[in-house]
Amino acid sequence: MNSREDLDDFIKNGHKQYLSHLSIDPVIFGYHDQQLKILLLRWRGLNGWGLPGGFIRKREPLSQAANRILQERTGLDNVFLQQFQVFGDSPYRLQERNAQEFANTYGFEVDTDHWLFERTLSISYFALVDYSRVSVTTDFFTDGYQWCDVSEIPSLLFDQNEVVEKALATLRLQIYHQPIGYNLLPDKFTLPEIHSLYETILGKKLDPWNFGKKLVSLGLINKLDERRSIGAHRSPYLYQFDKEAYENALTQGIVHTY
Amino acid sequence: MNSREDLDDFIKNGHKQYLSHLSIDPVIFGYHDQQLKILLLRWRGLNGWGLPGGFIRKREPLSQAANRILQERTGLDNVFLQQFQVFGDSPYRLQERNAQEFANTYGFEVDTDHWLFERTLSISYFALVDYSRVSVTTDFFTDGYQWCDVSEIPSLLFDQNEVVEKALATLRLQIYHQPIGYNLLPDKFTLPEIHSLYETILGKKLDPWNFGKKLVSLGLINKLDERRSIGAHRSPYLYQFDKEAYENALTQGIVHTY
DNA sequence: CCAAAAGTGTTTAATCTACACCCATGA
DNA sequence: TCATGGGTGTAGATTAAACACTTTTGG
Repeated sequence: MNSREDLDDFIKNGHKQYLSHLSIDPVIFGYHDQQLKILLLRWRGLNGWGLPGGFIRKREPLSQAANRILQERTGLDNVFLQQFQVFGDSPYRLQERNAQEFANTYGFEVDTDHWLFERTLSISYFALVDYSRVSVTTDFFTDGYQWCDVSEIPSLLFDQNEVVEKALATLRLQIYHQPIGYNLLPDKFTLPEIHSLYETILGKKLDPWNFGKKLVSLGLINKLDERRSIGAHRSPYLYQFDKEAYENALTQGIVHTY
Repeated sequence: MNSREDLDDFIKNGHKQYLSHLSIDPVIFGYHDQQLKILLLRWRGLNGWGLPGGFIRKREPLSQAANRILQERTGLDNVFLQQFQVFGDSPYRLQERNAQEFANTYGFEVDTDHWLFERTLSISYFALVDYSRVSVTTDFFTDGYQWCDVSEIPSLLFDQNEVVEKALATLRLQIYHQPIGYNLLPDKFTLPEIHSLYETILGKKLDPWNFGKKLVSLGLINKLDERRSIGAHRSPYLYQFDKEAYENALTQGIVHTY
């Protein structure tokens, strides 16, 4: 959606194509190089940082919409993406004054009751991706992005600070009874790698040895007979997720600590 | 909403008062006499059992809407009510043919593109109530209700079997890291009472002694110096939830098993 | 005194935790 | 051969699980 015609069409006819009152705003967690970050976009009209987002097509299944929006923004497909909450306690997300600001910014005259400015509930998802593989696409409404460390989130638009906080809390709680990491690590990885991932997500130290023992004893990962050469040190063994056990744990949930 | 005028107004003007495309459908778990049941309503027009439901007013905060709907249906206020998922993968919940059925049943002529028959995403909540305290209110669309044992759920309207299953799964998973029961038990309760509640929800046996030890050692409940007289047997001690620890655990989550 | 229900203790096994120690590698 | 990072073992503490035993109560 980058040409003027596309935008024009979106503004005028979007309400025919999309479900009103609803948006999908994924919190995209990116992990790379032992850092956990989230993707923020700079919104032109609103002059601030916010989450990427999109709308649901009238006949599009919800989960498909979420995946499409993620794909449009990051180019990634087939990643861990989970709905976690609908935010709708602030009666309006966009106030009336935004219509004027919007008009000034984009050069569009729109009514204050235009569909874009109606009350919008945000169906929030969180995704886990390797951010080195992401190519971010901005559109007409956004003019920049950043991968922001989770410990340094700035003040965001609307109620999105709450959304991000809740996403992080959900992720950290969930990691205790669902295996997480399939999409963040290469197919074959070493114990130190997955160990560091979990430490980063949880924001605390975990005993490396005990951590590995646990994952193996739960059957979630399997030790391979290969090693990775990592320079001037002992070569660590490679591990792989046990696809079956992993899927099973995702749907059933596991109860344990790390 | 029981008079003809109310209904008339609802059909004709509901789209002005409520957000379109959205409904709130709480799965209401009722516990009483060591049984776990859910509240089902018989829908007149659709000729089947389904969950109670309602719509969100245009300027009403989401959580307030959920509480209002629960209150309207059960008369209860201030109960455990938690959002758990939006269901929106079936592109339509009400098919076109329902418009005709609807007209036949209620004697209303409505267009197939009437707001009531548009695609609706269901924001699902689950509630925990003591069903002996509930007085169910039916409305024009429903002509009966039942408290149905969770192990005997019949085939429900739309995708609601999936909703109920997911609610139950969420409840059972959640009970492992959030205390549940504040609203299901009297203010002061005995260990056997709360023990039986947890056994019923989880659908499995728990060692009574170890269970009590755990709850006390977590600080969630406190032993009182009173006992309850229960006839020809030893009088059990009364316990009380530790309000502070309980609230804390609700927001923070606990990691443990039973 | 008995049956039924509640409360308590203790043993055993499992698991967690925290280290200490050994191994492999390339500089 | 040394520094560094990776892998392994184990003792001690903690927690879970199972079950037997004691207490209370009204009949």
